[in-house]
Amino acid sequence: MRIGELARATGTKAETIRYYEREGILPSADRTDSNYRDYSAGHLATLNFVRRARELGFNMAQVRELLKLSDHEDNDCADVDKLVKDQLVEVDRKIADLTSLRDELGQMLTSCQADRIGDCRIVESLGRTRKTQVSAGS
Amino acid sequence: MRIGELARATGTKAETIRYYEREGILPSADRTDSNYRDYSAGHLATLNFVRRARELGFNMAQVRELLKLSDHEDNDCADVDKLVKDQLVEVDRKIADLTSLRDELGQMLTSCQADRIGDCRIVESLGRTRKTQVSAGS
DNA sequence: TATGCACCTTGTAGTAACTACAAGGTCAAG
DNA sequence: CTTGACCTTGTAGTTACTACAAGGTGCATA
Repeated sequence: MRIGELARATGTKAETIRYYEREGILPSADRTDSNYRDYSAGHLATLNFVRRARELGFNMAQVRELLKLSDHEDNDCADVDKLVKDQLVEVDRKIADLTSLRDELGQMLTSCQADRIGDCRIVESLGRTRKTQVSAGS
Repeated sequence: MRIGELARATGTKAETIRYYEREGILPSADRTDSNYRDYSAGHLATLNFVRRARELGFNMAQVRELLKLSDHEDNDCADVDKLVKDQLVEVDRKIADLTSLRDELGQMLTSCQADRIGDCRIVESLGRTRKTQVSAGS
């Protein structure tokens, strides 16, 4: 299959597929007589794997790891397990961060009922002490 | 105050401060005779405002907006309110995404008790159908 | 006075993971 | 034989910084 078809089949832009090839994430495809890339079912599977891992928040280095690990059936499953666990910890940390962030934003909203910026608690809580503010010169 | 002092006072790298100036986020500072930047209390306040907004997840365009709005005391507070609300919606969306992501990762972990990658449910659930896999060429 | 060191200047390039675009080649249909 | 979809390579842009190089400044100390 050509790159466009693979792109449609996986919901990936052709440019991204070429990028993956350049980066060594995806093995390079065969070429047709007219130099078009010619992909196999194996490429399709690998690309789906990559996209899924990326959706799950794994970065490119981690995806490389996962690919390498999954390439040899005799590898120790614990290595994959660890990557997933690390990822889980990371995701939990992000959720915690965002949750406290949401709380702060919520606080801001409920605390301000002013009309004018001059009285706005939101601007105030962002820490701008306007008394000492200098006007932005060009 | 010189850039290093401002940097220490705000927990911002000097390079980042210069970057903010280049980007027009921070008004350009006066210069000493020896061409060093010389910051005022107003700069300190603005930089704190910017850093705080960034911590709260506002991107640079939004920070620009907030700065512009907060610059005129007579502006309508509702504009700031809307930015904060939008941000809140965005944060909630991210939390939801990450939560379902965490669930999936958790599922993976509990579902796989294998030793070998060949039997690994994690690799499987990442969608790689190894039967059709092609080996990665050079 | 010399020298060492922290600090400052500008300019350029690197980061992550793509995305966009330009200039041109290929192929099937009408 | 032309139109249009598709493909090729190569380069540059995105976000919000961060790092580094090469050189100037300011102050304390030997």
